[in-house]
Amino acid sequence: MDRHSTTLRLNEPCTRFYCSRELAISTRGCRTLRLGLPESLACLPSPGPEASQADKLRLNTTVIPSLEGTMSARFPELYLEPNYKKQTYGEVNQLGGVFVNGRPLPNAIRLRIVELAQLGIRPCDISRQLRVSHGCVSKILARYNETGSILPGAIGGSKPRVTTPNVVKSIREYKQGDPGIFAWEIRDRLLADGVCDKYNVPSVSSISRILRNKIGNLSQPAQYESGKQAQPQPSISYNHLYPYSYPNAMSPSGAKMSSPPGVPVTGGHVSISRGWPSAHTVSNILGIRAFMDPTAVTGPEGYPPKLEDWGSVNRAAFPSAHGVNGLDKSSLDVDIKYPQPSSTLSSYVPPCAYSPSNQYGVYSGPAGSYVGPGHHWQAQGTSLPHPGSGMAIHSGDIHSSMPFKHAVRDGR
DNA sequence: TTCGTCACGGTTGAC
DNA sequence: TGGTCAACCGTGACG
Repeated sequence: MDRHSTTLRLNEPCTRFYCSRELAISTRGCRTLRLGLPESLACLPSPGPEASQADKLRLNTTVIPSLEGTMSARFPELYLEPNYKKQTYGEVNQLGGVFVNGRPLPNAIRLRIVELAQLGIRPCDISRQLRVSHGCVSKILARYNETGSILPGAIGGSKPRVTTPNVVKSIREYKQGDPGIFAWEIRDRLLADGVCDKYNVPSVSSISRILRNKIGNLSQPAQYESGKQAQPQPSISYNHLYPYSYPNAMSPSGAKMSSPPGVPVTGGHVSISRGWPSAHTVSNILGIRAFMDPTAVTGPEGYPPKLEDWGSVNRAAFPSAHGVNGLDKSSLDVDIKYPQPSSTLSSYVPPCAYSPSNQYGVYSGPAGSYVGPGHHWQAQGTSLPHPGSGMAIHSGDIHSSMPFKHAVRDGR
């Protein structure tokens, strides 16, 4: 991002639909950016040379009481959308908020929703204040209450296959042993013999298809075994707690489950495959990784890691042993560097549970220029207690390295 | 008025 | 490389 483009962004009408009505209105033609922010926030540490451009912004120091002292007030960068005008695919909902159809709300908003809910603010009020539909607020809060994660689920991808070579082999054996066996009988036997569990047992139709396509003529050589079975694969016994979840860090394919340098993958750990299970599984909730590993926080290129590289962000991920009040020492160190106003609410937002592409949402400006990496707000951490868990979400990294999506697309 | 639910149109990523 | 599929998303409407 060059300096010129940065200047353009800052001089353009901006929107921050989730800050205040005043701000949203100001984005529609008025070039004066008016932020409902505490006065002190006008003096946030400069992220770098380009940040001096921010001085061109005239800050209205009117404080929105409900935002004062909160993440969104403390870290207005997360809520700024300086490039909104350039977004051609953002839409405006009935409340005046901007959203991208099909894409998750940014972590900052999700976190804000949870924060406000924990302050006792009703969902309907949260909906109005943040300009997010009440259905969405309801959904995010329900998910948080259920899983403790504020993160969206993993988008895209496919289910792991249930018709593993081992299953096919067993079906073949059943069929050979009893040519008249029904598909449902095979299904029962797969369960009875422990080849599959109730979560990954193929459907009767799948078994029929296997019989028809892969086994078919039993008189023929075992073409499947001679081919794909050349390298015997263990039966994937998916986690009984969750369909399609994996018992360990390995994905069915064994690929893309890499652990970041210095982060050993241990059995039963949280390194999950992308969407299966989604970001809010039990194993995910119990996940611990990445927080201690900078490379997991920002990808090798400075971008947030993929979802599969994040065991989700959640309360359990940061045992108190790592720091004070669940705050990792490394975060504390950064806090010392960048002292922040105290707040009773603090939150951990995972660097990002989105895939990188998810990060390139309309909601955030390119952090590389707008907010330099490693700045005060990135290391912020407070705890967001989850009902019934006593654990906390840490929001040390609402990773703002979220370049604009269109920029990425343009690069394609 | 509030809130849970669901259809809808959309995006994403594995296959 | 492009298509398909099935996951997820937030919105908006309904009750």
